[in-house]
Amino acid sequence: MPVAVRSIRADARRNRERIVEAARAAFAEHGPEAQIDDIARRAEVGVGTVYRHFPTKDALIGELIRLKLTAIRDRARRKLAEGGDPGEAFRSFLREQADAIAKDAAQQRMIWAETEEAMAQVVPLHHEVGEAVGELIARAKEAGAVRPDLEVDDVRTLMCGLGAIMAVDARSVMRFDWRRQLGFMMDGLRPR
Amino acid sequence: MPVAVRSIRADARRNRERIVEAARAAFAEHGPEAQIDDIARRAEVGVGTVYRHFPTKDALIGELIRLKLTAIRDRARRKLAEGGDPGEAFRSFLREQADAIAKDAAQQRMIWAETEEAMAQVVPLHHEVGEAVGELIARAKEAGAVRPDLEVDDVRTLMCGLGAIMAVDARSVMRFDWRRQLGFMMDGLRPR
Amino acid sequence: MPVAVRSIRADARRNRERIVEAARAAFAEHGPEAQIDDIARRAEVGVGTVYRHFPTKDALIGELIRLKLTAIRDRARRKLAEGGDPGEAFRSFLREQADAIAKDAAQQRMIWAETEEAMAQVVPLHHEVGEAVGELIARAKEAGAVRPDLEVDDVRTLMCGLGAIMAVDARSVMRFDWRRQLGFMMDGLRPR
Amino acid sequence: MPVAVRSIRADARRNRERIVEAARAAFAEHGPEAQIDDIARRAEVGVGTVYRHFPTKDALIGELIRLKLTAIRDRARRKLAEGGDPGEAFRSFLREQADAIAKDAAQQRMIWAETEEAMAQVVPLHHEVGEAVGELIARAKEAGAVRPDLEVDDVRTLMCGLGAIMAVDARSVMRFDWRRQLGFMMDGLRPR
DNA sequence: AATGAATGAGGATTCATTCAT
DNA sequence: CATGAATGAATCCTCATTCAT
Repeated sequence: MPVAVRSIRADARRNRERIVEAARAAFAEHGPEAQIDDIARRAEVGVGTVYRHFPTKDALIGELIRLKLTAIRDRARRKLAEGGDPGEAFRSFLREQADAIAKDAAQQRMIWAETEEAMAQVVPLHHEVGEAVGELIARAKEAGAVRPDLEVDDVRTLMCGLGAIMAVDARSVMRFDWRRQLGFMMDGLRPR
Repeated sequence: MPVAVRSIRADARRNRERIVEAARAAFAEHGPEAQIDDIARRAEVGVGTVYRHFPTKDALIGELIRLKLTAIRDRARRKLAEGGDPGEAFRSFLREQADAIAKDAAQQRMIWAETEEAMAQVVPLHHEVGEAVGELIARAKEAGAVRPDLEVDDVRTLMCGLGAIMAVDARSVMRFDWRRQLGFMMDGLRPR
Repeated sequence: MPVAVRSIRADARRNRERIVEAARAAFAEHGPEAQIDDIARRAEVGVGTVYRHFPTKDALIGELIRLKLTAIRDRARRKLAEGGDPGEAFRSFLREQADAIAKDAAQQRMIWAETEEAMAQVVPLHHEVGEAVGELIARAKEAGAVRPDLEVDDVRTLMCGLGAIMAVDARSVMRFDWRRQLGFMMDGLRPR
Repeated sequence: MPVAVRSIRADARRNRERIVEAARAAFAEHGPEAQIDDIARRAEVGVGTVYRHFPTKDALIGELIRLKLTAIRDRARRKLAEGGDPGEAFRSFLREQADAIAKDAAQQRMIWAETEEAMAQVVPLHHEVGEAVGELIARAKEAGAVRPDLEVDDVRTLMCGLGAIMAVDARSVMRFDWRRQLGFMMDGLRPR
């Protein structure tokens, strides 16, 4: 009876998705302080349901990180697959990734919720991201489109800083223009 | 009588300083989660004394921000007063400021504790920082040492991002090299 | 058709038995805090199935008590049926019963899970136990093997205390030697 | 200003005593499940105050155990100091101790709340109890008033069993007569 | 009948802030 | 002025029980 099995799963999966979506919204709004009860309320499920799907707050955060990393990896792979000018591929990856972060407040603040425990869940994904972005960089270097000393971790660092800037801007305690900042950085990454 | 009054004031001032120092240490260690009780313990005073000097946690945070901004303003003014090559003045200001942040974990994490209430206390100081740094930038532009579209807020943004990077690095969930990042940025700020 | 019906019933009965066995294990390990989810897991059935057989936790506990009382009653009846020296029959009943409790951690801790609701289910059994043990005592008294003022409830009380001692010993917060204690008690039950 | 110091302490001490008394009542009524919130309510203090005096539930339980052991030790020492017939000293100690337990439902149920953590707090007291009761036994043995193989732990075990019996009786799921039981035990502890 | 997902009241603990001494 | 005890709302998590599939 695959139908029965599936229908149960469909229900549970829908809840799971709602929870993840609610968590994203809650973390976007409150940062690491986001409360499980609030997430449950937003998802319109009981707290118990949240805990059934994610045994601890950290596990839920881990899932959000997983989704974030998956998106980054996929974006990088897409750029690799599309081919075209390697410099433009790299630069548009940066731009699009920055845009994606800008649209997702949760992602901006997620880094502050990251714990060793949550990160441990995503070690393999982390490597995959590193590989894809590394290849993007390698090609751009070969084409002379970026400085030869650029490394994967520099991009990670860049994105982290950008996310932090957006997050602070969003909290509206200070006005920061991340687009200008990204522009300067991209200029800084040019060869010479 | 005046002696007694003075000695009391001296005592109070000393307490105030101890509290601020303790707060810095506590925020350095725990970030925005730092607890008033912990700060009082570190300062070796009662919680009540902390609250006498700073009516809310936010007010205490405000004081830390004030100290931070004062230091930035003074550094910028010093650079202005020293004169010399405007490009080098600007660049060494950036470098020294980054170093200062790197040495002060509390400062790195402070931005996340900033609230509108805490920021409201330091509006005038903020302007002073803007003026001093603005002048530094203006002179550097005039000398052709930085791109002509650079603005004060870009430097603020840069420093914020840098602080965030250092803080994440310090939390050891990820390794980020802020010196390389600053290098790229400074390259990006060059004219052309 | 009857085959199908039977096979379903056989299935259900087997489930019921597994649940009871799992409950015994769980209560043995965790005492009254044992959780229904854990019992279901041990029995390899869903929680719903546990609730189908036992509408509340109390009902399940009631069943365990029932089994315990049934065993006591049967042991007493066996001793009565075996005949032989009445004093030895009584004493060996005590010894064997104590051994049985010692071997069954669930039984030791069960008394703490007993509620009026759970006990209400087993009133008749309770009487049967009383009758059988009462007869054992009566015969022993007649033979002059136990003090004439001994009552059924004294034996119940004795067993309860012994079980409690074993349970505390098993929780390893204190070391208690129930065998010595039983020895003293049996000496205390002698006539004169 | 010892007055000021004392007056603060007097206040706090009074609260502490109220909390302990409330805890005793709560554990008497609900056993290990007693809730801190309920204890706070009974003591007419906020939950935070309970936690200020006892950092965990275990610590509070530890205090109750400490009081219990202190009382036992003092009772035993008093008997030793009073001198008189050693057999009567020992027997009256048992009787009085049993009476004390009977009057304190919290004490009856306390043993079930004992954790290794809570017990660790009272190791020295435990030894003191052992010494005092050991001496009581030694004198009684010398006078030929108790069986020569009796040990301190046997008395501990006896008291534990008695407490358990009283507790079950108090929960009214079963009627147990601890006085009769104690009588049998005391007969069993006689020499020969 | 069986399953296991969902529920949500309840319980231990924390921490900014107040207030009696 | 200083102290630190007291407060209690807030937060994470558990678990007996219900219910849709």
